[in-house]
Amino acid sequence: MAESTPTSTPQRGPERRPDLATNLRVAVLRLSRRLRNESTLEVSEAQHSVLSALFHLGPMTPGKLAEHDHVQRPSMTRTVASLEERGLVTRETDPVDKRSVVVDVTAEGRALVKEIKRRRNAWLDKRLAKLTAAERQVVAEAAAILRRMVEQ
Amino acid sequence: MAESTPTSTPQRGPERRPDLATNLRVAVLRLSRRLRNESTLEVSEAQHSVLSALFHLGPMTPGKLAEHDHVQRPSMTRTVASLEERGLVTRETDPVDKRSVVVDVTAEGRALVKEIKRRRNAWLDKRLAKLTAAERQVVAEAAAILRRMVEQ
DNA sequence: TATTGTTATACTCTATAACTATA
DNA sequence: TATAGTTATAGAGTATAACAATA
Repeated sequence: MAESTPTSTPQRGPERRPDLATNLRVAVLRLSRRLRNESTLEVSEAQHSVLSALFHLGPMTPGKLAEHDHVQRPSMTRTVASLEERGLVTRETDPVDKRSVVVDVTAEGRALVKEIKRRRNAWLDKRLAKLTAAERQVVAEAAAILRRMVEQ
Repeated sequence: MAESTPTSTPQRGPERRPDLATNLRVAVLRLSRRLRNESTLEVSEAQHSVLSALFHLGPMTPGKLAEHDHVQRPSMTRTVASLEERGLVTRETDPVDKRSVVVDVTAEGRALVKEIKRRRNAWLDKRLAKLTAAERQVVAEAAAILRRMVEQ
């Protein structure tokens, strides 16, 4: 059964028709690029990622944020500092362990996360609206499958 | 018929179940991030984009490359310079219009593009292989739909 | 004049290494 | 000693403004 839908890059021929992996790779990379470039506001992607993590997961230390975003701690120090300067997050020393700092998103930060989400969804909605209902159904099912796949 | 598959961000309720745009947005942004981070070799995404454009579309001026990648020309000057230093592209003055420069990808550059594509597809294939055949079929159809959608 | 590309300059994100404060 | 975070420093990508060469 598994081989009825080949997933691998062709190895036997020199240049075959694009396979599933290639189609998915191109679709995802292009769509993500447009999403990032055309519907972000005044924050960089690095800043947005931090705001979004704090928004969805709650207050966190810079170390945890660095781990979450797969960046080094000094990089996160700078990103958090820039967000604090702009009033989008707060930094407070942990009273129990005074080495630690707890970062939290401010009301303004929350509003910005929501606004960016709204813009990105609006950008997508405009394009999804041009598909047929059947196509949207396929995309909806695939989105659920891919979310599950990427989170494993 | 169109309203049987709602695409819009919910406006009437305070927090509804994730809609299609949200699901797709999260799936695409996370998948693209893992694809970029976990299966790239020794070139940045900016450099890879240039190599890939030259590989697939043929020799091009820095101006055309900048336009293709939606960056400013001075940025492309730097990226092309770094690629030339590493022997991945060549730069030659156009004999007809001596203001222009023609950039082309070298054999080494081509090999690198193929290797990165191979790695990214392999990374995806490993995950796609864990899906059922029916799920892969849905993802394949969605990839085709999304490629068409994003290119409009 | 207009166009192509580069240089000058600055800002952000990234990294590694070394440092401070606390545990 | 070990850990959390920062500072020091450097490299890459991005931008705008100004410049050179060519059309």
